[in-house]
Amino acid sequence: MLDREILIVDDEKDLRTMIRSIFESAGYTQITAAASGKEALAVIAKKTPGIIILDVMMPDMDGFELLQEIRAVSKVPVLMLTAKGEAEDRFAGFELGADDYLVKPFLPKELLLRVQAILKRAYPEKERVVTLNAAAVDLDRAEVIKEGQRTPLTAKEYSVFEKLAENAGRIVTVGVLCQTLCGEIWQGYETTLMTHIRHLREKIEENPSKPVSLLTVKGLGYKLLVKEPEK
Amino acid sequence: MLDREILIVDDEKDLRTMIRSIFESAGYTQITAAASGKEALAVIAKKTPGIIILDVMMPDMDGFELLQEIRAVSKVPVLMLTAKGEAEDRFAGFELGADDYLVKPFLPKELLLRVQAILKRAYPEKERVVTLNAAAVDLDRAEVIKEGQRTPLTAKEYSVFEKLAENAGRIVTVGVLCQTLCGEIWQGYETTLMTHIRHLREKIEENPSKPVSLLTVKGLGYKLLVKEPEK
DNA sequence: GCGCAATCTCAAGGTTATCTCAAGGTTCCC
DNA sequence: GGGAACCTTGAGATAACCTTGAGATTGCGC
Repeated sequence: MLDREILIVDDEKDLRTMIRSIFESAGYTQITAAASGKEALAVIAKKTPGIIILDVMMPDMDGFELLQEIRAVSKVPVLMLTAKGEAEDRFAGFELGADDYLVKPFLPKELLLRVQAILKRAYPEKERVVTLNAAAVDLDRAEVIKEGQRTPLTAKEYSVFEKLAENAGRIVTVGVLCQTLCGEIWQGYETTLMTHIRHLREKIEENPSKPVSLLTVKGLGYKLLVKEPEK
Repeated sequence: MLDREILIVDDEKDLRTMIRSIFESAGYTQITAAASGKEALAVIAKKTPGIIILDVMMPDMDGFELLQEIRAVSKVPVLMLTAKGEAEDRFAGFELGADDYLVKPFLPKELLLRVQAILKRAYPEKERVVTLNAAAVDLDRAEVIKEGQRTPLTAKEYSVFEKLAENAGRIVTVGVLCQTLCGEIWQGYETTLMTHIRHLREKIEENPSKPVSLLTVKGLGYKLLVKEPEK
């Protein structure tokens, strides 16, 4: 959800900056701003934003016109910003296919919540499932599916696995893994990590003593081989 | 949607008849008309219409007054009919809690569309009922049905359950759950959450100490197992 | 406003799955 | 063959969670 591109369309520079910073501080990285309807359409022509935040009041092409133009080519979700009191704007916007509206001035938090709600509705979460050689791991459920059987992962096992899956195919050092488990000072924890690795292997490997997915790289660390690389 | 009752409030007989026929020819069957505010309130007292269409200009009690009276007892959606040019009327109506307005004269089609839009928004198609192992939860009524018995959920229990149901099957972290209860700063609230979880379990589980629907995933959070996935 | 009921919050003691770690075994490389 | 790195197993320690009750708070009806 965080990696969806956000397009902000507003003629006021201050507002653009403000909105951008709201999303930046919430962890969003793909943020584009346009100062006019024309600019916005140009952006849409070459990228496909996940959501568009659109101010109704703009000089060259007002929000409604722009919304119509957008709707002619795309079904991307649109949140409209309306000035206070323009209650009828809400309905005009909805009829043209806006997904939500927000009255200025608004609280940063509110904008964030609404955008997140829209994104969630528009782009239903993909299941985070990692497929391995002998089993599959559902990260959202913290479960391993092996031979039709579901086995839960414990908290530590989950952290270790998550870290390995994040770096699927690459080597993850013992130090990094330990740190995800017990923080900065991890010296002397290697033996415990081993136990967790063992338990993981018992759950995900056909034969935990002859691992084919969660491999040891002697002297360096461990690595996880996945079938379809996690997205 | 077609079976929701429509209440028309207007002092002009011709208009009442016209509006009624608009809906009748669209397939609506439950249509009631009232010629005055008093009559309207009498109707509301014994029935619960799905939507009220309300003319602003009426002799005994104008539309705004009536709207206020209605809002004192009910959240039923209201569409206001205003005469042309009374721009400020719209504003006043919205402040009092009207859901939409329409300027007279209007096209039959337009009235129909707006009413349908309101009904769709106000009464989401599907009944939000979550079926669990030992009980079912009606989110719209905030009730648990277990062994034929209906038990109400409290506000907090409802929030927790709703969040879990939204992510049915997936793990919901303690942090997320606490945030839905008390906002950003939730540290130190975990113990209270536990109590709510306990109470929920007492309502939805066969044996609250051996939960099968609302499971705890130690170190990660909780998850809810539903029978028919929601949606 | 006031009192009552329902709900929420929090603490204390109990329970248990999970984590940790040690001790002995295995593999691999020099 | 010897050492180093890693594996395997089990058992005790522990942190996380459960359960209950009682006080605080909220909200509702009079």
